[in-house]
Amino acid sequence: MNEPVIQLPEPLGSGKRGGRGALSGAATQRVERPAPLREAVHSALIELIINGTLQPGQHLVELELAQYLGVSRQPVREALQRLQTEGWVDLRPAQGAFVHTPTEEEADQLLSVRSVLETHSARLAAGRATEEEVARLWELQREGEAAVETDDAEGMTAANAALHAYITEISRNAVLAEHIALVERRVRWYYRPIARPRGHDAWAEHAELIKAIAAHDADLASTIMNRHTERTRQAYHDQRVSEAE
Amino acid sequence: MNEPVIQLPEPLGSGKRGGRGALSGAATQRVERPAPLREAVHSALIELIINGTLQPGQHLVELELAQYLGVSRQPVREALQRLQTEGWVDLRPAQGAFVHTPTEEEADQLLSVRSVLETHSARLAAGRATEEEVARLWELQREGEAAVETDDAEGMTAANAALHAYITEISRNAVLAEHIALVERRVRWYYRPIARPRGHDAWAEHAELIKAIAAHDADLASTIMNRHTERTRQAYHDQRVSEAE
DNA sequence: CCGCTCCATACTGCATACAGTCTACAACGT
DNA sequence: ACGTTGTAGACTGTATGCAGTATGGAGCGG
Repeated sequence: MNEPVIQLPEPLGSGKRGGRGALSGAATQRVERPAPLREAVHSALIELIINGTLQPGQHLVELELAQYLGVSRQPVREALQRLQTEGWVDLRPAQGAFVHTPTEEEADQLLSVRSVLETHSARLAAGRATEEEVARLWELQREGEAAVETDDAEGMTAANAALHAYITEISRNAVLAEHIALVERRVRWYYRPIARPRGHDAWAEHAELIKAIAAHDADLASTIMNRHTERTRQAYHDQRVSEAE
Repeated sequence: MNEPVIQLPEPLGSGKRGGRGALSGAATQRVERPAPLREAVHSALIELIINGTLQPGQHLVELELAQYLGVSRQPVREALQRLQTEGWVDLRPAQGAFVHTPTEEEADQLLSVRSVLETHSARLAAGRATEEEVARLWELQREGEAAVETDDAEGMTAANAALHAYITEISRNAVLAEHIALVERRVRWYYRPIARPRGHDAWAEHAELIKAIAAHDADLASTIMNRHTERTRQAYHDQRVSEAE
């Protein structure tokens, strides 16, 4: 037992910390500080969880992770703290960290919350979008449609994420953006096993949405986004039901 | 310098960890594990931030906090990690933790997000409330009105929080509840300096809201909650403007 | 008088060490 | 055979140690 299930391309923490060269340039203002190891560990663990290397329910032994990532237990522990508050792992006192096991109920709740947040985001975006931003939205829309044409699932997912993220950016509400980002990543994880991007109809809805935003029609944009996200939610629901049979 | 600004009634971590009594009762199922120190540190720090002992922008020196709380730096660091992701402090690489300084913009964004989340919560609650729960809502309503009668600001705030929290509970969406809780605490902190509970009219709105929930009218409950929270937001806004003069 | 360089101090970030608890398994008794 | 108890190993939680960087001020030069 205790065979390391984790596979990692290269050990972390080999990046020669500190001493970033003797170039004491005149850059006294923007001092680019090196990100702490715990950040890298945090990202690496999320990646390992999302791509399924670390399975839900799995016990994460600190020493094991530490050796694998090439660091000590300390940065790992700090990363785990953060992962817990972000909902990726559960920390049980005196037992350690376990990859969070999402229930169907919780997954659906996440979609519900995401729907509400994104709907609000669309409303704000409609009120605040500049012409340049609308132009950029159409650009992303074209990218998405191109992906649909070529039946490029990867591309569809990417373009979809980019579009939604940009709408969030346009809404200029950092707090809202944080909450959306948090929910978004967990959604991607939970539904990864059954994720199949909606194709043509989804992008038709996107086009409607962009029109509403361009017209600064907040109510309409809000309505469309709500319908859009609820449809996605329904699609996931149907899919899960059908696969359960 | 380095005079400790923090005052704490009793040192933490004096609770004789481990060995929770020799009562090895038949409770083999629900093993009540002792919460790690970092939990206590986390709570203590939030309390210190909310009550103003730790001021926005203040540099939190780990060793200082540790000595005050009667623990080592380790649990403090782990608590700080969590506090950062929850938005209470900012961690600057190689510089440490600083109490987050909320901008007016951010504060208003928080109210905006809270409004959206609570509105959704009211909608769900209207669809799911049982008769017992409605009865409990009226009970809380009476408590609030009593506080208004006696002009008990403390009581008003408490009753208000209890009412909103219970509506969240009724909505039976744990993910939503988490996000609301997170936003809620930060709102209380940001607006603490100018917090003055709205009196009679707020509780009139609450009564309307409860009626809508009792009637299972989701749209109406949603509308009322939205108006309610937006009014609170407007009240804060006006107050801040008038105090800026 | 102002700016620069250099240095001492303080603090962070990471690593390691240690104490206590949990788990699993084996030996034992019934 | 089955349940109980004792015990060893593993892992967490906390403390301490150490290297490297940021900060503030003294001393020096302009």
